Amino acid sequence: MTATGRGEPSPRLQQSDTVPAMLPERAPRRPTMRDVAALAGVSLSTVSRVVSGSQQVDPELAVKVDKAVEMLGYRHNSAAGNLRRADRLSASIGLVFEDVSNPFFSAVHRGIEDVARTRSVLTFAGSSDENPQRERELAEAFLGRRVDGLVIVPASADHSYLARDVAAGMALVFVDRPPRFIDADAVVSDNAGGARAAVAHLADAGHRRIAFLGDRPDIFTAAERLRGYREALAQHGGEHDDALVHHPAFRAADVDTTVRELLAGADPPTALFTGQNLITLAALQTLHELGLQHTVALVGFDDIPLAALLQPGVTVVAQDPYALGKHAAELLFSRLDGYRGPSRREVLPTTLIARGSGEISPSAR
Amino acid sequence: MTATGRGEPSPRLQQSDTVPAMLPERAPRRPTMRDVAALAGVSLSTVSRVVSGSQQVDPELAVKVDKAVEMLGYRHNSAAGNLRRADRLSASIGLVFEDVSNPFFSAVHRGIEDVARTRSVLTFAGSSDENPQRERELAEAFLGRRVDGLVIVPASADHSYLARDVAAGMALVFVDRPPRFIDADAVVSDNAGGARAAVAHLADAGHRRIAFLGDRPDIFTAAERLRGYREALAQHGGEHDDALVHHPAFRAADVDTTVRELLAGADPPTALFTGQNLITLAALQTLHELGLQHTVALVGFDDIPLAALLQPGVTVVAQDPYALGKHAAELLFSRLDGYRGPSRREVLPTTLIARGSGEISPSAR
DNA sequence: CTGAAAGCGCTTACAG
DNA sequence: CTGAAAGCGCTTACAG
Repeated sequence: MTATGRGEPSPRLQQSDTVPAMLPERAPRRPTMRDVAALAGVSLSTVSRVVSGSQQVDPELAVKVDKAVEMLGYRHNSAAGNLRRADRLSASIGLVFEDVSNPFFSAVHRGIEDVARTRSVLTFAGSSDENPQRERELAEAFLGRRVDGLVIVPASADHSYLARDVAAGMALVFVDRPPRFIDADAVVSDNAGGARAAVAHLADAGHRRIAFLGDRPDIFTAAERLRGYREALAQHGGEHDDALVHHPAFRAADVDTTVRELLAGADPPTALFTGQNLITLAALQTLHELGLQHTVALVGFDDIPLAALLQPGVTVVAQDPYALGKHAAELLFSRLDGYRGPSRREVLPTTLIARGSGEISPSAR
Repeated sequence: MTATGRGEPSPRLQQSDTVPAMLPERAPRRPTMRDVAALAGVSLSTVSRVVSGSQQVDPELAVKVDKAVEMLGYRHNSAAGNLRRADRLSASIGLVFEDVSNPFFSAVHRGIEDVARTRSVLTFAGSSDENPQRERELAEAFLGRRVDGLVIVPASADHSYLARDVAAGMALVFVDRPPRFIDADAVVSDNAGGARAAVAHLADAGHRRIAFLGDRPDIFTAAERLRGYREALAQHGGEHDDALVHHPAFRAADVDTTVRELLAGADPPTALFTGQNLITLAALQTLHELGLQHTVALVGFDDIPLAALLQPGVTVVAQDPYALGKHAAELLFSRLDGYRGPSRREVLPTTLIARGSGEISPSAR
C-alpha cells in the first residue's frame, strides 16, 4: 500500500473566478514583537510578558498590547522564543513510521497525537519505507528542528547515532519494534505470543501443514512472528518444512505468486498464517481468485476492515495500534517530565478473533 | 474510525535488563557552532560556511571543521539558522486533516509527503476531528513554528484568519474541500459528478427509491454529493423523498440505526448510496447482519479494502486520495517557487467500479 | 510591575 | 577565502 507510483487521473484545471487584489511584488514583513511594542507604547519585555502570559502585567498595559497584537495580526514566533527560553523545549516531536498511509501506522499516529495534544505538542511525521538511510535522514532532520522527542518504528539496524541526542535530553521511544545498539523505551505487541496463538488455533482445527508468509526476518516483528510460528508448530506437532516459510519481498505481487505456487505444489499446505496486514489482504485476494477461500484455512496477523463480512469471515490476531501509539507517547512524555530510571519495555497483548477462515478443517481440501 | 476512547489492553510491563550507565542529573549542553569553531581553530563564520555548504572554503579548514563536528556530535540547529537567513524558510509545512488515521486522509498525507520529500521539506500533521476551533488551533500552532505552507482539509467555515499569513508569503492550499472567505488554491474530487455517476448507475439497474446516507451537509463534500444525488434522481426519474436522505451524525452507530429504520419502514428504499468510506463500512455491516446484502443494492463513495472480495462485491465511486495529496503539494510548492497568479482549483475525476452490490435489481427485494 | 540590555545559535554583510 | 561584528525575534536576568 505504499502509494508511490500510483496512476493518477489528469485533473480538470479551472481558474478561480475570484480575481485577487493586486499583489505586491514582495511579501510584506511580518510584524514582530517590536512592532507591537511600538504600537502599544510599551517595552519589548512587556509585550513578551503579555504574549506568553508568564508574568503579572498591569491590566491596562495588557489591554493595550492585546489591541496592538490584534491590529497588526501579530503571530508569535515560537521558534525564536525557543532559542532563548530556559527549558529549550520546542513543543514538537518527530514520528518516523514505515509508511504514514498504512492504516496500522496511521492508527499509531493518532494514538500519539491524542496524547501530544493534551500537552499542546505538535507532531512531525514521515515514512521510512523500511529504508535505514531514510529513517536516519528523517530522524536527523527532525532533530535539526530541535524536536523534544522522537518516536521511531525502526528500519535501521543501529540506532547509536541517536545516543548523543538522548544524552542531551531528547526523549526517545521505539514503537512496534525495539531499538538496536541503544538503550531506550519501547512499546511492542506480543508478536511471538500472537503468532503462537494463531498457529495453535490452526493446529487445533487439525492442520499440520501450515504455511508462513511474513515480512523479511530482519524486521523484528516478522522474526518474532516466525519464532512464534515455529514454537507453536513444535508444541502442536505441526510439520516443520522450510518450503512452507516465505518472505514475499514486494508484498502484494509476490504474495500472489507465493500463494499460487504453494497451493499448486506437490504437498500443499492446508492453512496459511499471514504475518502482516497487507500480506493478509493480498493472500485473501488470491484465495478468492482461486476459489479456495472455503478450502484453505487462514489466520492473519493484524485486523483488517470488513474482515467480519467476508465469506468466510477472516480470523485474525489483532493488535491495538492506537494503544501502541498512546503508550509510546506516554513513555515519551514521562521522560520529558523528568523520569530518569532504567528504560522500559511494554508488551501489549494481542487478541485472536475467530471469524471462520481459521476454523476451516484440513479435510475441506 | 476516530480512534479515541478505544479500549486498550493492559500492558505487561517489564524492565529492560540492560542497566544504563549512571545518568548525570542535568543533561549536558549540546555542542554549538561556537564549540566546533573553537575545536577546529577557525571562526564561527567558517564553520557556518562549511556546515551549510554555501560558500567556498579552503579544503584544509573544511576538513578540520568536519572532524570537529564529528568529534563533538554537533547537530545543526536549523531553527536558529532560519532566524537570520535571508529566505526565512523553515523547510517545513503543516497539514490539517480531519483525522490522520482515516485511510483516506493518510493516503492524502502520503501524497503530500512524497512531493515534500523531494525538496527536503518536513511535514507537521494533525487532526481537526471536523472541529473548526481545532482546525484553527492547529493551523496557528503550525504558523507559530513558522511553517512555509499549510495544506488544510477545512473544518472551519471561515478561513479569513489566514489572510495575513498568506500576505506575508505563506503558501496555502486546501484539499478535499475548497476554502471559505479566503482566496486560495484548492484540489478537490469531482464529488457531484461521482455522486451522479453512482446514482445513475443504481437508476440504470432499475432503482427508483434510493436512499442517501452522507456526512452533515455543512461539509462541502457531503453537500456536493447530495447535490449530485438529487441531480441524478431528477435526470433518471428517481423518487425525491426527504425521508430517504439521512446524515447519520456519529457514523458507525447512527448508520446502523438509520439503515435498520429505513429498511423496516413502510416504503423502504431498494438501494443505498453511502457517501463516505466509514459510512459505507458501517452500512455494509448492517446489511450483512440483516442478511440483505444480496437484496438491497449499494454504491459507496470512496473505495475500501476487500471491497472486491465481499459477496456481493462492493460497487464504489473511487477517489484517488494519493493524487489529491500530490496535486495539493505541487500547488503549494509552485507558490513557494514564486507563482503569483490567480488561485487555482483542480478537480480530480472519480471512477465508478462495478463489483456487484450496485448491480442488484430492485426486484430482488 | 516595567524597561534597557544581554544573549540564545545561527547567517550575513562588511573589511581585510 | 577568512574573521569580527551585527542582527534575526525572542526571553531572561538585572535594575529601578
